[in-house]
Amino acid sequence: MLRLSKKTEYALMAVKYMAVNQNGKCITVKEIADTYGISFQLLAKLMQQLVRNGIIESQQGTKGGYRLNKSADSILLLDIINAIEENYGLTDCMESEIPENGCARANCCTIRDPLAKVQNKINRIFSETTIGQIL
Amino acid sequence: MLRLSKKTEYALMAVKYMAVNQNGKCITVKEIADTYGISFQLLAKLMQQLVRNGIIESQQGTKGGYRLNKSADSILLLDIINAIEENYGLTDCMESEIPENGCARANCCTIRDPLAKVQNKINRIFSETTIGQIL
DNA sequence: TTAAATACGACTATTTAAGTCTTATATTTA
DNA sequence: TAAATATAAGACTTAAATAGTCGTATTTAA
Repeated sequence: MLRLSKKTEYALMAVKYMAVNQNGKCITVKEIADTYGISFQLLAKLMQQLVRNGIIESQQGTKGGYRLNKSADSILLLDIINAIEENYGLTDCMESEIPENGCARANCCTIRDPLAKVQNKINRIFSETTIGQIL
Repeated sequence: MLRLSKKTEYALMAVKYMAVNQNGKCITVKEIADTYGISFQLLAKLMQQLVRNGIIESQQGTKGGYRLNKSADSILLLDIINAIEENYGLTDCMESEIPENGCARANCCTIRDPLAKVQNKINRIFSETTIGQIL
């Protein structure tokens, strides 16, 4: 159904929140989760994924929290999608570099190449949109 | 995960198959299902959805089957998505015209409007691609 | 009138997404 | 240094959406 997952929605809201509200200081998961009514545990794990992908950085312990690791203008929508969406792509075969990758219809498929072109256009859209633009 | 459903993949393959192989004559569900190893029952229902959406027309009875209802060049990828995908849209709130439509975070959501713009760009891509182009 | 096709609603199974639970680790401050 | 507050992370459960099946009715050519 071409949906962004809730996880990606939450991650976007969190990153945007940090861009607006951090002023040198750390922002806690609790603050963001409470603001938007998002599950704390779930958001906590999303934040960790964003750290692993270099989008934000963490400070553990009391007075800890998270900070953006780069300017809002240099964080692409595609960065967040890639960090959070587990199987991003219009089709199963589009995630992996190897076209046939486990597809039973690889030999008779007539739509992969055209859809790959569409996928590229969509990726371009997600690369053109930055967090800075959506503040 | 931003996937096209299998149903949409099958519908695309079916419409493309018809564009290539129909020459005045009807094409049966069985022929397409066998060619690509798609469930007959499932594809049959997809074909019916395509009929309801005016993309193809049906001929019942022996010697029956389906035909494209318009030229391949005038069938948009978006037409097929709209006919088959049940909840098309980047977010739940993007399907309906009424922004808040049941969203508990409608009052505090900071990402709807930016994502709506992205959605429009994606729709444009799906409108630019026709079945004629992917033959 | 039979065979071969579409029409369609109800149902089931499978997979994915979403959320929860639990425990461990790091860091500040009293 | 102990307590409080934060992140880190894996295992698990629940809920929802997707994919596929079943059964029956209807249409039409030969």
